[in-house]
Amino acid sequence: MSAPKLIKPTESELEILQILWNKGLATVREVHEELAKNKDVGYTTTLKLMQIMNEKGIVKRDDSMRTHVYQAAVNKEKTQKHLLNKMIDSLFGGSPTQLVIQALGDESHKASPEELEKIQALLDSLKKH
Amino acid sequence: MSAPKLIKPTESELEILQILWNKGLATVREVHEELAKNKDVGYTTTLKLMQIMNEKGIVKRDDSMRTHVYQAAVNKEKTQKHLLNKMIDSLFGGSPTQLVIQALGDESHKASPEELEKIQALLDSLKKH
DNA sequence: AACTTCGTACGAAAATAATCGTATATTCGG
DNA sequence: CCGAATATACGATTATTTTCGTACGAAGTT
Repeated sequence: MSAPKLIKPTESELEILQILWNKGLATVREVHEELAKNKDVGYTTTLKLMQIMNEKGIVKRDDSMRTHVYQAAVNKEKTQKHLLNKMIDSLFGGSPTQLVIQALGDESHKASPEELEKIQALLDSLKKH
Repeated sequence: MSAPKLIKPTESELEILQILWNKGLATVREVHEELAKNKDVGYTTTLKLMQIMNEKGIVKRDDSMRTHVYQAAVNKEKTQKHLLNKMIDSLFGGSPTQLVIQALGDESHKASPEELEKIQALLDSLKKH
């Protein structure tokens, strides 16, 4: 079993996953230092979390060296989609439309014209069916 | 203190909030029976959760009757937007576009033609600026 | 070699969330 | 009036998540 069927990373695990998605490969120390920029947490806490994630299959590690090297074992897009679906169900009554409207209408995260075009293209292709 | 500054409902609290947003006013029993449709949970569990939510200011209640009547104390759209923003920042690198694309492309939550039109309309108005 | 630094392992405490049993009061049907 | 049903309160248990202390070995420094 490499990638778990049901991906349900906790809040902290998600923070670590993001760093790993970003870096590709990383040691505990690298991840920890990235985390420590935003919050006050001990090194062994990060270590433990990553060990747990490894047990769960959320990350993989190469422990052939003394300093282990980690990488995400779950696909970024799949995880995003999974969590998005949960949110659609739990917060938007199962309707992605409401979510999309809220997301597009948000003032603090304005979409650029290029991005709007991307969405338009997707919308067009959806309309064809 | 009516509505809390930082809204961070737990998973279960969110389920209850959804029901309250839907019904407007509801008793514990009504909420519980709605919840029980989807999961196996005891009545006093629901009661306790709602009491806690009341303490936190997430819901308000009228306890002038023997059977208390609850309602959401946090605004639905504000809460949606708040949690959505968190997700955009934490999972989509601050870009709502990726989120929208994922949401629209999702097979398990297909948008109807009417919904697509709604989104199109919003998109048109965004493009004008 | 002695000492400090850096690494993992691991157990266990602390914090948070969810669950429910029991007590007790009120209401309702008969 | 009496028993069953229904209501809240609340403590306690369980589950989950997060945190970190301690042990201990390996590697680097002087």
